[in-house]
Amino acid sequence: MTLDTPTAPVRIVPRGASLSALPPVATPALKTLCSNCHLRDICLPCGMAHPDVARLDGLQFGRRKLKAGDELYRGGDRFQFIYAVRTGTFKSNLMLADGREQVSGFHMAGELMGLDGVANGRHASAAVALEDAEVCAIPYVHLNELTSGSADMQMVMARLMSREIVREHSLMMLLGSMNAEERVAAFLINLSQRMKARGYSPSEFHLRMSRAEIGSYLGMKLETVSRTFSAFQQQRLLEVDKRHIRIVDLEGLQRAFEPSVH
Amino acid sequence: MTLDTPTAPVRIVPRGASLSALPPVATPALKTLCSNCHLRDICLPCGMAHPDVARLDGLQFGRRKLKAGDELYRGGDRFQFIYAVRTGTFKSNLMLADGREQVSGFHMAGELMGLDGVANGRHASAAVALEDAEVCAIPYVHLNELTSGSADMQMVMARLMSREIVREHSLMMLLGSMNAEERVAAFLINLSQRMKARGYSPSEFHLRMSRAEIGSYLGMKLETVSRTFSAFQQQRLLEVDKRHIRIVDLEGLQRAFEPSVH
DNA sequence: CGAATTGTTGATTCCCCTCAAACTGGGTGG
DNA sequence: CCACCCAGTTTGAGGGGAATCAACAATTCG
Repeated sequence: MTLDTPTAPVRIVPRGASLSALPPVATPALKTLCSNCHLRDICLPCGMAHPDVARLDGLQFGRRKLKAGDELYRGGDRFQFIYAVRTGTFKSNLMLADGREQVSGFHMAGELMGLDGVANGRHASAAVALEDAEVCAIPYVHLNELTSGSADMQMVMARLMSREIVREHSLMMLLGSMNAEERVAAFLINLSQRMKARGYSPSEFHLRMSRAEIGSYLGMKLETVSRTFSAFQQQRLLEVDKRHIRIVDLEGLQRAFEPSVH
Repeated sequence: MTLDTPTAPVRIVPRGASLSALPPVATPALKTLCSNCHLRDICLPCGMAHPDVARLDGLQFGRRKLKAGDELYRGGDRFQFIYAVRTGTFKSNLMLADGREQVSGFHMAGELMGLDGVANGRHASAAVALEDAEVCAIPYVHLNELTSGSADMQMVMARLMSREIVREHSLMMLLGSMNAEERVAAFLINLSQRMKARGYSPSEFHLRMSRAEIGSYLGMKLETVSRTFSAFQQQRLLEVDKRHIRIVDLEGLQRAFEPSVH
């Protein structure tokens, strides 16, 4: 007997399915070498020894450009590639049978998308560009062949998947046991850290996603997101102007999301 | 620059740390062979070719018995093994800095635990036996060495990790966009399917976890869980007596958790 | 320029949490 | 053997936080 998804409490529905099966790599002319990439220390090759990175170059994978709103893949699409963000920002979308959607993640430069497709050979989520963007499309079977044979590379791959699990853990904690203010604070702090890690200002940045998308991600309504931003502004923790964010009091924000010593 | 957990909105805290570092395999005398195991079709070897399963036997990993309430590992413990449930039921527990805990999963025979430890070499969650139980303790580095060299086996491992990601997706949908009745219905249906897959009655079973643990898992309070059970009973969907559950109207339950065509 | 999208804010509603009390079954020790 | 306690469960009453409904401002876009 074979179980397909042994412990999933909710069935995520392949919707839109394969009709969106675009030619997955639009610009095969642009070949990419990890070893020269300015993102190599925060992307797929992170943690690999130099000779292994050189072996990655052998994959000769292509890039793909997307415009704001374009779908990279949809839930139900055949899984062939994992994608690494080069530029731009993406959201991942889950869909329930009744059409309810939920954002399950935001992805920026160096982060991988599509690892959930390994399980069943079909993408479990959709990926949508929030602004003009470019990705590397890494053919999974080839990657798999390459990494088998090197326990080190295999470990790096396993670590990347495990990180995704850990990331979702923390989102589950957020959704399961935090109130609105804590959720928004955690979201902003996380964003701030990721901006900083990429060399941008951790205290002042531009949101690439709408209030509705933030709300969907955080399990609350867009009005509540807006109100919470306003509340933080009144508490002199933030300055908010539409999508422009300035974090005035980072420590105050951190207190806001770990409030009770309990 | 190296990022440790690139996109985690909330930091899960290693708590209790290494003081619980028991000798990880209590009974090394009991060696286990996957190829003879009655769980081989729903456990780690699922999807592997026969010769590969035979290679798994070479790992000669040990078992470990636990009593109800025993901790298999804690958040922060060094990651050495992944564990496969042989008998009994477990819960996984996440913990926040302020001490808030949340159940992130229930695990029954054939299911794997501990994959979240691959990311940082430390377990991100704790695993606790809900009843007397037995697990296989599979040394991860050895497993990794074994599977590198076989793209097939590596693929099986990757699939297992990806499944965990997909499972958490569905839990995120549940936590982010379902009401109390939908959550409990989804929980029961999922449990029912897993019982069925293991040869038990899908319509009548015994809950191994308390109302509080169910509530923690589903992001609600124990009283609400209890009330929802009572409500389902009044709607003639269930018969509930403490932890004994009989599903009277499965289709009704399914409707209860996908109610609105929207 | 009108239409559509996005964001803010207010008023009201409601679902679930909180607090509290009572009941159950099981284990323990006098 | 029974009284006692304790952890787990059920149920009720009341309150609060976020959802819902609605109006309006600011931008963007065709």
